[in-house]
Amino acid sequence: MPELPEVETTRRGLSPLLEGQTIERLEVRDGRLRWPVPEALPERLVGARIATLERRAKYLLLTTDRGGVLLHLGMSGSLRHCTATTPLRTHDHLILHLTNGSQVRFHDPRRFGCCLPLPETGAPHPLLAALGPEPLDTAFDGDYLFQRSRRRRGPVKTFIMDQDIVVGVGNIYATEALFLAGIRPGRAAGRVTRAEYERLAECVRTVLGAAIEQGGTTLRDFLREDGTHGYFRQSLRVYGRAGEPCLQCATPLRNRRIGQRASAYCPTCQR
DNA sequence: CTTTAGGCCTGACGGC
DNA sequence: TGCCGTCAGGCCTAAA
Repeated sequence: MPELPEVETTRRGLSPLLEGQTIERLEVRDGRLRWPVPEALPERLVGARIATLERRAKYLLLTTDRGGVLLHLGMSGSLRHCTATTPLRTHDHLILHLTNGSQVRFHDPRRFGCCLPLPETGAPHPLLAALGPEPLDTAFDGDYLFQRSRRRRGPVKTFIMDQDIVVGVGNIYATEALFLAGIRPGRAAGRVTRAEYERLAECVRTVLGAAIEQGGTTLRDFLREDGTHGYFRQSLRVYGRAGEPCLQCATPLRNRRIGQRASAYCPTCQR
């Protein structure tokens, strides 16, 4: 699932291949994504020179001299750099043709992703307006989490997956970070202590950083820009391992549904 | 304000 | 073999 490490992996792979290149055309093969791809988007991008490929939260921002584009990979999306001879796959919905002959394909079986123009005014896109801090920035720490969590009665796992609190942490990395920090996912966010939040913030940074270094996690759909998969899956300690022994204490890992999402944890190591 | 549930969408999987 | 229900989940929206 594309969470922050997968999006960042994609950005790092694609940015040197895109920056400075010129767009020949954007081919919309199926524009029915999370929101429909606006009809006017392709014509606006013809001949545009790509300036940067940036990331904010789980969004990618492509900037050009003819306006920007906001991309989200949803939960099954990926971007792949290839040539015209690379065989088309089912669910290759968008193709960005570059004048150098290469192309970038937006592949998304579940179509939860999006491709939208950025406001021409330069104002931040409404989807980005309320987002919390980047977890790898200095504004994110235990003190921040502690302050924001007071009087919140919902589960701490839901709390750190809230994009208004901190961005980029989805089900996989929330599950892993809580295990590393020794905190049960179902604890009320407002009852988690300052010291525990210090640990949790550090564990979120550690797990995201390690996942980025390994090119993200490939469960089913996610592929890097060159078509290879990420390697962090083999580093997962609890996610997807319910019923199997804890790697620290051998207690069978449990599974609970929290906020409509599967949540594996160790009843011994996590309190 | 916070919290919860529903919906979008396809593919994989288990049961019969 | 095929059909069907369930699950996966990011994140918006509406409602409690």
